[in-house]
Amino acid sequence: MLQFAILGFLYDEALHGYDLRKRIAALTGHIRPIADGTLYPAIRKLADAGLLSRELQPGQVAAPRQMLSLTESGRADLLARLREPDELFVTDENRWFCVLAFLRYLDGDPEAQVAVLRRRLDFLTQPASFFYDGDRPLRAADFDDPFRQGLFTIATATSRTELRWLRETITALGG
Amino acid sequence: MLQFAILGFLYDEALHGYDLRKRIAALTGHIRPIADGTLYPAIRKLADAGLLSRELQPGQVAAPRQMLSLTESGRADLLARLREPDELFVTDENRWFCVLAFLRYLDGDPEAQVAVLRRRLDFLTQPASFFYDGDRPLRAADFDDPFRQGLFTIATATSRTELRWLRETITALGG
DNA sequence: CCGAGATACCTAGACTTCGAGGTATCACGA
DNA sequence: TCGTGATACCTCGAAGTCTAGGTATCTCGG
Repeated sequence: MLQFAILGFLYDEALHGYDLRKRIAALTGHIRPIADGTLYPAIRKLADAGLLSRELQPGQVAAPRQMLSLTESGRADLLARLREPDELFVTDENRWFCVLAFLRYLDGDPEAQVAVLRRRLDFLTQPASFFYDGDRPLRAADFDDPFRQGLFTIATATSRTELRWLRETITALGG
Repeated sequence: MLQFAILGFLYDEALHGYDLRKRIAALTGHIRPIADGTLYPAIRKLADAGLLSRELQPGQVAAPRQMLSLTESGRADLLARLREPDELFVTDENRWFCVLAFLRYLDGDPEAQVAVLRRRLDFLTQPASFFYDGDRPLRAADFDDPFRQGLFTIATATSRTELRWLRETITALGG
């Protein structure tokens, strides 16, 4: 998953690890920044496999960096993964859905249920940069290719549906 | 995640491992059955922690089973997790979205792009038992509590949005 | 010039899950 | 009665990620 994302982000441009980390964090609306201890070993692994090359640069802004760029085989690997993403259809680990599946067991305590829904609402309404370009709300048309447009459309629709349901349900439960 | 799901499924009724496996598989439309080598160690761990008890039964259908039931502390643990699901808000690993984010890089080969979308379409349109009770399509009203109703509503809306987008885009790309 | 903060990279141990194997029980048909 | 298939549980090694630490560089304000 992470290695796939790293290859994807490097396809267009060379980046160093810290930038890559910011890209990945921005993708998820800065909600789930990947940990250093996860990212750098993944980079090293890709480098060891010959999929990307590292070039040490003297520090311009701060500490010296390693510019990362895809090798030819890294490029080929990404394209191959895009062509045959069999395993990528499967995993969709949505822990919040797991909470919803069992939240009825707090039935003696509707206030606790409402509190959980309210925290979810707060979480979803904090500005997620996936939906914004700075302060400007994004639209599907802001993306150049139909695939990111679809991604945006699906994510937006899901978010809207959940927000509407959350607000209705919080009201219905007397919150 | 898995341990959470196990506790949730056992809250209402005692089950043995094999049934639990089927419940979890059914939840995901039999698309992602949990592996034995994942499930049984998780059960053992919960048992060691005193959250569930195991009672050996002689084999009625086949091999002898261990009936699993929540202990009082298992019950308390689930309710506590439901009350404070902080970490549960975060992880949402959607590998398919990762594919969509980068699928534009197959731009020299629209047929390969369409093939990927078509496989996704096949995957989404195979009967997922999460949306069906046997052959009968489920509705939100089939669930007793608002939380599973919401889960169903959100999942359905997401699925519908994606299906519409997939069909439109496959057509637009000349597939 | 000195400390704080941002930048940049790294290690180590733990946890969860996966996959590929193994063993044993029972029912049922050929 | 003998195999096959479904049921039921288990072990082990590999892989990916997380958390919690650590080190070093550079800028900038006081």
